[in-house]
Amino acid sequence: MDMLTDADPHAEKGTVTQLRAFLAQSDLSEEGRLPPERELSAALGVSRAELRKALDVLEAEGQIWRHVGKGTFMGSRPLDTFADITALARRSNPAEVMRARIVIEPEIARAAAFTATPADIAEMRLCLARSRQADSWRQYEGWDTRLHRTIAEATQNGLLLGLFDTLNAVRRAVTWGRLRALPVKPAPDHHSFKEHESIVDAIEHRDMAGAANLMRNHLRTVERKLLDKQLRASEES
Amino acid sequence: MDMLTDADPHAEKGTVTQLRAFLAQSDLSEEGRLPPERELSAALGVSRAELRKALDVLEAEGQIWRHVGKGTFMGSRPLDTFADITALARRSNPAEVMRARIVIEPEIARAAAFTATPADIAEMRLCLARSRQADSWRQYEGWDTRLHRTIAEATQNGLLLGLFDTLNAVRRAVTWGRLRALPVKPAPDHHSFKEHESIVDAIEHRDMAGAANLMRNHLRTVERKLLDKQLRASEES
DNA sequence: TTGGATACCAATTTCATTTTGGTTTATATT
DNA sequence: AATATAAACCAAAATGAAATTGGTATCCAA
Repeated sequence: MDMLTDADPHAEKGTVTQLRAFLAQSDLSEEGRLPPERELSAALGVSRAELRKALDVLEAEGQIWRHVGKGTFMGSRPLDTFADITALARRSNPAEVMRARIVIEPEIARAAAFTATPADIAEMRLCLARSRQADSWRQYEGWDTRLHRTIAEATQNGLLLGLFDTLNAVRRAVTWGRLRALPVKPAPDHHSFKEHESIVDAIEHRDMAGAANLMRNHLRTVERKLLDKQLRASEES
Repeated sequence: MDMLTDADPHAEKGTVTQLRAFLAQSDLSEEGRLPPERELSAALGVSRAELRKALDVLEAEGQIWRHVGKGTFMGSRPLDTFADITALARRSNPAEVMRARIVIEPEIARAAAFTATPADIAEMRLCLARSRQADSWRQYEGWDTRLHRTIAEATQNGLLLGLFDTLNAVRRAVTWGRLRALPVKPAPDHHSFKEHESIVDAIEHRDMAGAANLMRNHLRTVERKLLDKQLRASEES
């Protein structure tokens, strides 16, 4: 510690300026990460405690940000990337999910009617056919989900698709522990079949208003059925 | 392999039915994962190659899906859900963000017109006043963002709010390196002021259609201005 | 009382190992 | 000769132990 001989008596302030100089001349990696505290304190010839005080100052100024286990970085702390599905699901419920779907999905269908490619529509038709052939609810739901997602894909908007996926992930997480009694497979006259087909028809015909309205009505029907099921279940118990 | 003595000559078909029976009687884990091929082939008393042929059939039927390193699962292949803001932002662009806002926010405003509480509306009015008083673009944007978020809050739907926040986070991440030249503060006759006020008015009057239309027009104006700015900037360069 | 060294904690990363579906090759078996 | 089986190998993914890192408490000395 030969540096202590010419150390500034105002130790803190001196360390801050020393640190600033170090950061200015050192070219950090692309991530803007600076050396771990243990190394940096040795390099600057100060104790780790004193270095941390200086880092506290820079952090308060917004020059750096730190995180346990990750390190210390230049710039401002990255955005809270909390598109945390599980957190959203924990605060939500099936009713909210349905309302959100009714708000968003009709407009997605409207946009898709404008931008869908023939390939998109072919995939939608495939989903329709497979959902009719399904011989279990699990399969049916798989193709139903895929149909709705294909419609979102058809908007050609990656962000809209991402939001749809988020909504969908929350839906699955929320509906997760649902009641699965009842028949083993959807009846051939299940309401969704015709509704799905008319939606795809509207999209194919570039009927934006029709696609939106049909999707809205479809989801409202689903919501009603869901509500009926819940009521019946609660009466039985 | 003593089983070879009574093995079906139509080996493939027999294995498929055998496999179907196994899957029907065995209650798989919650994830619907079935045993690894090496175990399953031993359990069924068939070679791994033959088992894989049977699995190929089931996969073609959409009964199962497989992935290297993960395993084999019942149902249809899950969607890859990247709810990561930064990942979303990297694949998106300002134009997509605006289109997504135009798709989603009008419907949020419509829903808010139905569910907003007096407290919500009071907060919207506060945002309006503060945005008018703002003496820097940064401040103005802060209140503008908060106004739009308050409208999303007014839907009383945590999931919708979460989706809005995601959209907003992507917007900030995408617009991050934008050109910020131009005047120091919004002009008193900035178009957004009147548009914002009419939106809040519509929400207060429970005018759902009006709220949606006004929000849509507002965002379209913003989109147009943004486009003009980009054009001018590209001409200068 | 203050500052520095040390030890410890929990979040995170890193790295080697294992597991898994997919593919190739050699070896029987008919 | 043709086919099927077993074994080996590959790359993607999961797993788990160990190391790293910012944060905190403790002890010691000046």
